Amino acid sequence: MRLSDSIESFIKTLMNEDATEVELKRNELAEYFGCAPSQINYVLATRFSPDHGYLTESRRGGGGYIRIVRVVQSGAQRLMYLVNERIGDSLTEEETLRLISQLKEQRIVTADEAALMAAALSSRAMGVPVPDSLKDALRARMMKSMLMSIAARNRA
Amino acid sequence: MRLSDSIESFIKTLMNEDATEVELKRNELAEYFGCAPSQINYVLATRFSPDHGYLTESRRGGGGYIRIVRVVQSGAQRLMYLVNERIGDSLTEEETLRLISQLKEQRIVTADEAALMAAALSSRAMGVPVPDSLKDALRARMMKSMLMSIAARNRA
DNA sequence: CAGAAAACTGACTTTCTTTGACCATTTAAG
DNA sequence: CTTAAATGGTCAAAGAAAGTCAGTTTTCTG
Repeated sequence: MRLSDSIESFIKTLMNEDATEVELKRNELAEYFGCAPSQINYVLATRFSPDHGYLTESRRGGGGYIRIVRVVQSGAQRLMYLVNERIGDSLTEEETLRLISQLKEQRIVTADEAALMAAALSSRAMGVPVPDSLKDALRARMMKSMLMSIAARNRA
Repeated sequence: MRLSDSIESFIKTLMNEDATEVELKRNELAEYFGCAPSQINYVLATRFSPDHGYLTESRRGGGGYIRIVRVVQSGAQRLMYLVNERIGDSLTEEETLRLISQLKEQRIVTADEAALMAAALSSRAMGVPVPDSLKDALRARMMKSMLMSIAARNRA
């Protein structure tokens, strides 16, 4: 297993159940995992970003710390944010898959729905001679369309 | 025997019996068979494509992997195959909607899934300057891709 | 056998991870 | 107040896989 994955799950374990917040010392954690301290920042950036539903604060100097807060947000809120702000008028395949997997992880969509969306928007499915820029525009539109459909279902 | 065939059966052996999923390292496998790593991609593309009933995911970088998932065949899925035959390489919006509603009526897909598919493929979602013929080709591909995903649903 | 299709390879690309050197901020001592 | 110590942050570069694609070789087929 990758170091980053280990650190990620370690942090998530610390935060599990009720706690929505965890505080840690970058250097201690790095020492514990025997890695460069900056590795911790990498994990934060790639697994605990706002897109992943987390916020982080920190302080330097003596008694410094890193605090990670899991943002609780209703599914509908999250979906609306994605539709109205996050997704503009272009989405690459990578972005699309990342977003979908985040929605799944946050249990806003089911695994089946996630798979369905990914299937629709994968470049394999779109393997038709259209320039990438148009594919990205199409993806953005379809993604929003599907997310709104899901939002509507949740309300029902 | 051809190399590709050997690799194919090797992978299928790994996946035999109960396992519907196998994870491997491209470079290791290539080394084992004494071939170029890209040969593995060739085998995946020609023998483990969605058309063949498999889905693949992968990650690059340290600790990278390739995962192959076999889509389990069951009653509803055989229907999917029929449907796949019927959908050629072009689908108008009307045909699409008709198909979706048939699938829903036959309870092959849920209402939610039907809505999701319709949302993805509606002309509104696809309202991007692409000629209709291409849109229809895209629809066909995406529809098949989504149906494939639904067929894969409920896998262990 | 000739042409087409399939198999194969290698060079190049892209993505993800890990590290280290250097920078910035905060607190504690002098 | 000044300076040193203690933290955390940034960024670029190296390393570790996997992906792509054009071109070559092999195999099939009429």
